[in-house]
Amino acid sequence: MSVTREKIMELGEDLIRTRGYNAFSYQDISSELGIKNAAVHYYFPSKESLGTSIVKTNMQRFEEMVENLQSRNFDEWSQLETFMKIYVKSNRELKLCIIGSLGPDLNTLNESIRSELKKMTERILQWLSCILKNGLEKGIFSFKGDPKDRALLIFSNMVAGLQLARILEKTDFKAIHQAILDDLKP
Amino acid sequence: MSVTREKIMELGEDLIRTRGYNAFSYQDISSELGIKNAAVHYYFPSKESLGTSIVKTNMQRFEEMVENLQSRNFDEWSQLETFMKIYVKSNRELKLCIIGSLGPDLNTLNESIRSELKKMTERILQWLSCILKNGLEKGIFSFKGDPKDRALLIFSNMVAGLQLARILEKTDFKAIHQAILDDLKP
DNA sequence: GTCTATAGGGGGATAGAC
DNA sequence: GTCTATCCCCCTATAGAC
Repeated sequence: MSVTREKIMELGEDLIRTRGYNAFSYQDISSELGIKNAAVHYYFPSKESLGTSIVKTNMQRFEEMVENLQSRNFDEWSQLETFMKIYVKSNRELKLCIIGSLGPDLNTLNESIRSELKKMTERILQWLSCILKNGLEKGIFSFKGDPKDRALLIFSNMVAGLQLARILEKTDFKAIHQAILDDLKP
Repeated sequence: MSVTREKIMELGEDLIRTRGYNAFSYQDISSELGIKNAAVHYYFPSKESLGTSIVKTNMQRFEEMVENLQSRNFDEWSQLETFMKIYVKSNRELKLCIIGSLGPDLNTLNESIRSELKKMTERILQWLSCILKNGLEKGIFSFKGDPKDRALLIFSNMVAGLQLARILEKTDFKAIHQAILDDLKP
């Protein structure tokens, strides 16, 4: 795998998460990397192909995290905390998550990006539901209602938590982070 | 106040909430209204001025709702439900809220839009905290932790709830809506 | 108020040389 | 792989006529 290709994807992801999909250009990437616009097109013929690759890579990273957590036999608390740490880090870096960045642009995205975005969102919610369900059955967690609904609530806290913290110019994501955990305590 | 001006603002708001700030143009508005690009510039010299006016109007609508609720002496449950109905309606129309639409574009917005967006976000959270605090003291609501943190959690549920429902192609905002209310029940 | 016309810039993308 | 050069389109914005 080419180093330039990886740098383009990394930079593209940063730009999406800080400025938004429709606000960044191939020029932003090429000038930052000290190459020309055409060189970026060599690796990613279209912006759509770049966007799709970025979302796919994000989903792969998520799957790797999940596998890692399972192989180490982490309990549900630790699994949830590990996942939430990703968002704490994003908040520190003043970046949104991919889903919260691309979601508002949904109606302007090509079908391939849309489809990957939906797949990733479903996958995260499915995993989160599962963690919550298992934790509830073991008595590790306590909450009202269906695990699926709870997963949606918690995930929306993380997604919009990053957006609101950035608007408010606060790194008070810890308030959300801590409140979610406190709510789940038996 | 000019009718054309009002139509421009209405259409601009729709475009922001369905396609995003950086994805709509004066042409989108002028062609829809059957006028020319230059006519839109007559009312709003710059896109920044249009965006700022739209956010200000949104905040005014919110203030009117708050005053209306207070003058009718609605209890905290009814006040919260009225507020949440705005989001249920947005979800039905497949639109995001202004804050969830503009938030991800924050770093590309001019200072005047940014400042209005921050003001509006702070105002909503302040109002929501107040409702929650009063409801808690009266025993109408029940929740753990600080009312301010709870307001941030609930508001982020609404903001990202709209985004996620649209990605998932579901109108399952009702799950979030109901779960929030159930959580607050004593 | 709305128009025509246009300035001036940036965007995504491609052909073909090296 | 990376370059130069270029196409063609859309964007925001303005001048000046009606």
